Amino acid sequence: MANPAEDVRPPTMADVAREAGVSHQTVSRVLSDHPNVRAATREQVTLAIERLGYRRNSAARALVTRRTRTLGVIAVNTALYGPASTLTGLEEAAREQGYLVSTVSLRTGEGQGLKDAIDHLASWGVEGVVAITPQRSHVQALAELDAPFPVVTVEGGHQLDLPGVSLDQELGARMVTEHLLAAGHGNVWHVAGPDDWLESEARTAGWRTVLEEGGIRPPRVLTGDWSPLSGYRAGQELAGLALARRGATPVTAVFVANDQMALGVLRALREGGIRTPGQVAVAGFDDIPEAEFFPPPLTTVRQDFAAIGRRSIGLLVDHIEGRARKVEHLLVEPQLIMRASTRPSNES
Amino acid sequence: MANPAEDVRPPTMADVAREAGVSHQTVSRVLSDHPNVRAATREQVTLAIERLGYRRNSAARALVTRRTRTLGVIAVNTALYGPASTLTGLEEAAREQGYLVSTVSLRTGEGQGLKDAIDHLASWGVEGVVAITPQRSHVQALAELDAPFPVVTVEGGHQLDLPGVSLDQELGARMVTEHLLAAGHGNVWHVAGPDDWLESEARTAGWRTVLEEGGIRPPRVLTGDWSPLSGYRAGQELAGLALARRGATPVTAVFVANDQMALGVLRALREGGIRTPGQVAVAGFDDIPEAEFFPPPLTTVRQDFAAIGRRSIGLLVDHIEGRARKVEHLLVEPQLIMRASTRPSNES
DNA sequence: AGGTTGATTGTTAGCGCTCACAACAGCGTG
DNA sequence: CACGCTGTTGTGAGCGCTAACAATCAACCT
Repeated sequence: MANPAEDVRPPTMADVAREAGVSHQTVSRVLSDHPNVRAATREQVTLAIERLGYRRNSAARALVTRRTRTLGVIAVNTALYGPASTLTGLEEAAREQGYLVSTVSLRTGEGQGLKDAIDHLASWGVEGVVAITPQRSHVQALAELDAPFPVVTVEGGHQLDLPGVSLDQELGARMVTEHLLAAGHGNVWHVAGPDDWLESEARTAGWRTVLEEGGIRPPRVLTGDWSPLSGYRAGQELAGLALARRGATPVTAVFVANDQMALGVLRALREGGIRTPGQVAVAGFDDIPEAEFFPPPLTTVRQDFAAIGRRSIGLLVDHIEGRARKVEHLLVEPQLIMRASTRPSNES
Repeated sequence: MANPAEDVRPPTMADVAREAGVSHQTVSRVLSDHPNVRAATREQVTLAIERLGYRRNSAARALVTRRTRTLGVIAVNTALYGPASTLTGLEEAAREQGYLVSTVSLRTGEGQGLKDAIDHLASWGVEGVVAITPQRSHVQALAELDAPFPVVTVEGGHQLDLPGVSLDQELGARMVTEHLLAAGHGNVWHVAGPDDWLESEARTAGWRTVLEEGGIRPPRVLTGDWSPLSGYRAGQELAGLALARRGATPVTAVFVANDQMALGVLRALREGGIRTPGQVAVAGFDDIPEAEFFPPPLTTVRQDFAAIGRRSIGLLVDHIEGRARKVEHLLVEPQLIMRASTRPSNES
């Protein structure tokens, strides 16, 4: 009842030790699952811990072990389906390995923000960072940063000296393009993502390669910014070309670099009175949950975001715990999801 | 060149003190912006810090101050647009206030996972938690948990003794329903979200209230699970009802509880040969980025997720830093976004 | 029996920092 | 000129924990 000081401090290891009639070191041993503790003693301590509601102080522990068991994640565009899914995968994998994850979302993508984010995380003593850095400029900034802890990139490309995990974007693009050619199209147009993005580049490269391998001259590339609106604009242009029926390359198939833009393209085509897939086949990339219900259901490339998250945490933890071999680059396989938007129909 | 021990420890405050020719305490004062430090001394110390690349050890600091300046966030369905956006808002707000945010994503929504998540965060010494708990069962579990730190709920309803921030879901539903009635529809059907979700309930309640206030008997509620597929199924049922033209309530307007399901409904109606908005008007909720490009562009309710994030962090920090008045509930205003899917047309 | 081993427990010394307080200078004031 | 005040700096203790070592005891071997 006497309550002189308002702040009742949480119990410490010493409190538990007193309660259990042992030394604080024995309590520590029980908590760390040290083998050499008598079963009866262990029992005593466990009971005392429960009675007092004791919980190990992680700050004190981190201070002496020099391990915070905290990882940082830096991501851009965290509200989008792709990054958000990767984040979830990362977090779960880290938790399984006994790490805490702290996230920093970057709004825009300039280097300064990234530097600040690393600083913010470093000042909290993270042991490593996963950076989701899909833009070339980020990766550049990251490489120049020289952080005092291991850094693993996601979708950061494989040119740099940083370990990283990526989806095999180029393979995904190849799969889509080959699928469209196999369906009988003489050529495939492409709506690409923004220039600075590595994913854009890889998808465009995959598309281009397939065409060139088939002896087909790739048509001019249209560019968007991943948003449905930008896809809509590109779609209007394509619709114009499809209707004009002149110019070198007829528009009968389009590979759009992500599903959101594909949605815009589909709308523009529809408004132009062009039937999909009847007159123009359309394919996307990402397999967002909505894609199956687009008009028409969208052929696209599925990314296993959870696997990407899991593998990057694996890589990072390997580095932190000294198991790291050299700088490694992991590729995750994409999966082609075929739906109505590229279904061959009986009309040309 | 001599490098006997491989682990070169990072510099400590004492190292900086020696380098600058002052005591460690003076270094601490400089770092904490204490006013009573001579400008020249401050300069010396700052220089020494820079020379050594010194960084304050947060574990040691946390140990003595009993403040970790870390917040936890618990969220379900983090890959969806809504939660992901809220998360981003939370994180930015927390960082501005000088806190680190650690996220835990829950896959399924049962109480045990939530308890584990709280435990996980507690063992890292978070000072407070924001729980995005849109399901009734979560909120229940949360209330029974009695965590050793303040907890703020997001979309957790206002029945409980926990402070919380929510969008005014009911108001949003009212706005949509009133909009549809004003457009001349005699009644409005409703495709609701899953039962356990507070957002579903509030949206359904808002819809029902408006109808009843207008003396209209609400038709039977269809239920989905937020997914486009479930919306598609509901849409098929609605299409059947719309075509049959018998039964008490004709189907001319539908308020769907989220945009993803609305996408499914639109597809089903289209497949049933029903024109939107010509024969049936459809409205959604959330304003996902894709909504503007649905066929047709979807009337919906926009949520200011960033504001929700910001305000919940504000509430939480107020509690942590003792500024908290009582248990408070904040409501964020929704915004009706009118698009083609509910545009009155010249046909019935 | 004497010594050695292994299991179990306790003791001590920090980890790097902040807080409380002491020390000291320089200044104005009665 | 003694006193107190303010501004500036230093000293010592201790936050709660783990790691290294010491101590104790029973069991075991030759």
